[in-house]
Amino acid sequence: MKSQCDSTVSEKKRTVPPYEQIKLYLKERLENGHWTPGALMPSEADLVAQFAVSRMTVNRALRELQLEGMVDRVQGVGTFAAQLHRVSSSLTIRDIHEEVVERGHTHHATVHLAKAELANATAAQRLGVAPNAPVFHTVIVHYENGVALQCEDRYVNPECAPDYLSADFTQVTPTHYLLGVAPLWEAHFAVEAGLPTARESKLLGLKITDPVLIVSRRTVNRGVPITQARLVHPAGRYQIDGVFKP
Amino acid sequence: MKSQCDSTVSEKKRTVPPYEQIKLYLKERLENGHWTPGALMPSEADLVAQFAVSRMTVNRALRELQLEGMVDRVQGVGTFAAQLHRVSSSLTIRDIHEEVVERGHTHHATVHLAKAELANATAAQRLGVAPNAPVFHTVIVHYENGVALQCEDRYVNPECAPDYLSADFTQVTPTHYLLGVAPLWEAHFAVEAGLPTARESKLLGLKITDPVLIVSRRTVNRGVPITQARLVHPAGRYQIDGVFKP
DNA sequence: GAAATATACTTGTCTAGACAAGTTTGCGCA
DNA sequence: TGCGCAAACTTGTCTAGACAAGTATATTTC
Repeated sequence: MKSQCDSTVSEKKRTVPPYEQIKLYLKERLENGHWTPGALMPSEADLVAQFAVSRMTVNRALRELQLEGMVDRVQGVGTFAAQLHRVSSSLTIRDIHEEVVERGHTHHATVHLAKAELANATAAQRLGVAPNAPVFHTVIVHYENGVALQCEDRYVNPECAPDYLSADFTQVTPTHYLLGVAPLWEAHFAVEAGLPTARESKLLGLKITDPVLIVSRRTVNRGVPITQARLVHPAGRYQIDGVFKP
Repeated sequence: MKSQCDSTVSEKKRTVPPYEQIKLYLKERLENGHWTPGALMPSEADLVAQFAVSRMTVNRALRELQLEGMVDRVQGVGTFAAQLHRVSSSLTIRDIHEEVVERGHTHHATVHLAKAELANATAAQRLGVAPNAPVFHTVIVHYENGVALQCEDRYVNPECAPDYLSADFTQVTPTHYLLGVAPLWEAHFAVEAGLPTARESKLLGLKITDPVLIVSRRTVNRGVPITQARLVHPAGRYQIDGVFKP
């Protein structure tokens, strides 16, 4: 029943809610090095007393800091400054069409293969189907302002997207199409450098000795593999970047 | 004081707390496609009635789903199934020593350069110091089981780590050392494919035409640039991989 | 008809308390 | 001395209610 704005308390700072203020305070001191990694931090009760708020408010601040990986909490023991070794960063893998358009450039795609074929051993394993079961296979090259940017070699599980081959991939990217079929999925990916295959080098207009950036991505929905893609990008024309804030 | 076997209440489901049950219920239906991206989902009041819990419990479930990017919430309007276009994945960039040791392999490093020098234009800009200001420069090669895995070319801001050059980099990696000096930082990174420089190819035992995976990382603490590193890995010997769950 | 207003609905946040459950500590008793 | 247990502390979770603030819609007024 205590109103927090019954006075001039709310100044001009616009109303940063208390839980946010507590988070900012703790982050500030963590960045200061005031609590070195592993150090015991104030308990919820301490912060309740210090900030004169209810425990739920303090709890929310600490819980969110935990989700953000800034602190470790152990029931019955306390809250500790996180060990910031495992520096995990957030990297965005997006639909190439959106990515290009967002840069203010034009995107177009050419389809070089789109057919059903019988899965070979590796494709079958990665898609979780029987060897020699039918799978969809597409090879598409994406261009940014007319320059080849990505060669997308993709296998799709027909059970997840039976009408996959009827889509017009010059108009909608496979990624976008598959998002419509199975909106939420889990993806495993790997990023590496390498050399293009003969076909890839031809499609991308490269020499066979030109280095490329290869992203391999496998997506799964509810345990069922949907698609497996090899995305090949000419070095120098493409890079993945991101920011990580602890 | 209360024994946990005082009744049959605790069944076998172990005690999944209500907020978690609500999250699981909503995730399940989102993955089903029951709410397609952009669709209006039940309001907090609806879920309160449906699950017979207090609003705070429902609120926590929805708030966490929002943090996880599964739903979008708009004050005064409602909760919506998220547009899963911006597929953001979690990629781990770790200390190379820990990474190698975790694989059960041995790590060692050789130092090929460790000195203070005057910043050239690009280094000065990236470290936020004046051109020709002194900066620390190290070149270190990291080996996994005796095989060259990474060439680390790093510039360090002396103001953040004045004793940097006195560290023994055959015993502690620069990343680990800098984590001790400034425990929390923000990192910008870029991943690309390319070719090694002449020196890099020599240090890694590569031909100058062999492709490499290059990670460029710049770290900042409280707005102050700490270090800028170029990490060069032979293609085939190194890849970055990760998992993303929406 | 158009503009202003009231109303109903949504999410955002906070409170003061409660009980559960995990860990550590110290005390009493054998 | 050593064992067991209770107390004191921690975090984990929930409740029932409250008010604030944003949005949409219906209603009134001009």
